[in-house]
Amino acid sequence: MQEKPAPAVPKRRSNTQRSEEMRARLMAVGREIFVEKGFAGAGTPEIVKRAEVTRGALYHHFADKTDLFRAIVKAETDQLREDIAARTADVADPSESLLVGTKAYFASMNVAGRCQLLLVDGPAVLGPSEMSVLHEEGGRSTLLNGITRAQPDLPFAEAEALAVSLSAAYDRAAFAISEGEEEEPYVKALMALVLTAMTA
Amino acid sequence: MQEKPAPAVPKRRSNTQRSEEMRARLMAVGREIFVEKGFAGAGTPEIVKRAEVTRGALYHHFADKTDLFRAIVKAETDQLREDIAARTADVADPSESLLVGTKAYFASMNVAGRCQLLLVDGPAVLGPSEMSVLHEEGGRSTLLNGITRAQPDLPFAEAEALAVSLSAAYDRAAFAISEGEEEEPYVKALMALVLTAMTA
DNA sequence: TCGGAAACATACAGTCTGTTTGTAAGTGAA
DNA sequence: TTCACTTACAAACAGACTGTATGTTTCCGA
Repeated sequence: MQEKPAPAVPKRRSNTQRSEEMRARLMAVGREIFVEKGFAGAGTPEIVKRAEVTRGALYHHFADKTDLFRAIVKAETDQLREDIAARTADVADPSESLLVGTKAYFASMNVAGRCQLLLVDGPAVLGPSEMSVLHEEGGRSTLLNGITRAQPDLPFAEAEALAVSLSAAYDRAAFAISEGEEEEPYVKALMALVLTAMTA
Repeated sequence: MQEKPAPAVPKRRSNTQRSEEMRARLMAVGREIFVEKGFAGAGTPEIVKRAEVTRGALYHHFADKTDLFRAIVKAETDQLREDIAARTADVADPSESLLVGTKAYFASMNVAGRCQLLLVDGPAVLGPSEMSVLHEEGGRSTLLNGITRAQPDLPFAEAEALAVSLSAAYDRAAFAISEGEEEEPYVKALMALVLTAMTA
């Protein structure tokens, strides 16, 4: 017989509380292992083992392994948006805001494992289209907004092409920084490129 | 002794010929199915079934499923390089060469399934670092070369940051085009961005 | 407090991967 | 040509994982 230590969490919980706690736990552990081993290398047996529950719990709260991954990715993109919004909220000057936003993006994407989840595994597992909806790469719509405002005469298709291409540049830069590259050159490079898009 | 009519495929083949034919077949069928269903969704039983051989043949020629995928990706990047080299070979003027190279890149990446293999599944399966070695995104080194030549005073780190970021923009543009987007706006956008990197 | 529903646990069936073992086909020297 | 050896492939096997079906416990509302 195993001795049961008094649980820090009260033994009697409401159903919604139980569910939320379980989901949070599975997502936290899932994130760890997905980052460690990638989506394919992460097995549900290991996930539930480290979370100290059974696969039954997992498949009760998530349709399948992909669904768990999707929830984790969504939480990650939400956090990313929050981080950037918080940092840029009190910046009035537009060009200053652009710089601050760029740095905020790099900083938030620098959270351990985030680049792998959002830029490597995400597109492969969920597909680029769903991923693009969730991730809204590099503030694509923000970029598009700035471009069309700065250059009202630019054909929309070209403005969109610029925004899409630039957003990819942002993502790739964020990835490089998260891999240990110096941030400063990338900030300068991206600012130069964005400035072109806005003025040229 | 009965005389046997020569079969279209000679029944008696040398070992090297047997091997090459088998590898080529497995890679061709593998490419099909990897593109259809992605790396994870493609099972080795289906691959060998469509190739009309057994899994024994597959595992004789390739270490594992990932190794087959790697060989396919490598063939794809080789073809990509060839395509671009062929198209840009007889263009002397540097700025003209840049435009031709850009279009050639988009054209070659537009081959069915190539973007998925090189930009979506490749990084997830082989990892971004190995993939970066194989793919050499968007002619990264070519870009870096052009930038450092055009702006000798630019700090190297910044030139590299520009090249890396721009190469990502190229890839993302190629992907958009392969998904049916108009090519022209992307050509214009990329040329504008590259020009910035060269002159700004 | 009691019947039902939600939250979980356990057991099972099917598929896939990589390895091992067995067989046929090619090769090179005598 | 033959015979030992190697290469190319086939068939069978073991382990792991995924998703589902079924059983048990915990909560909740009447």
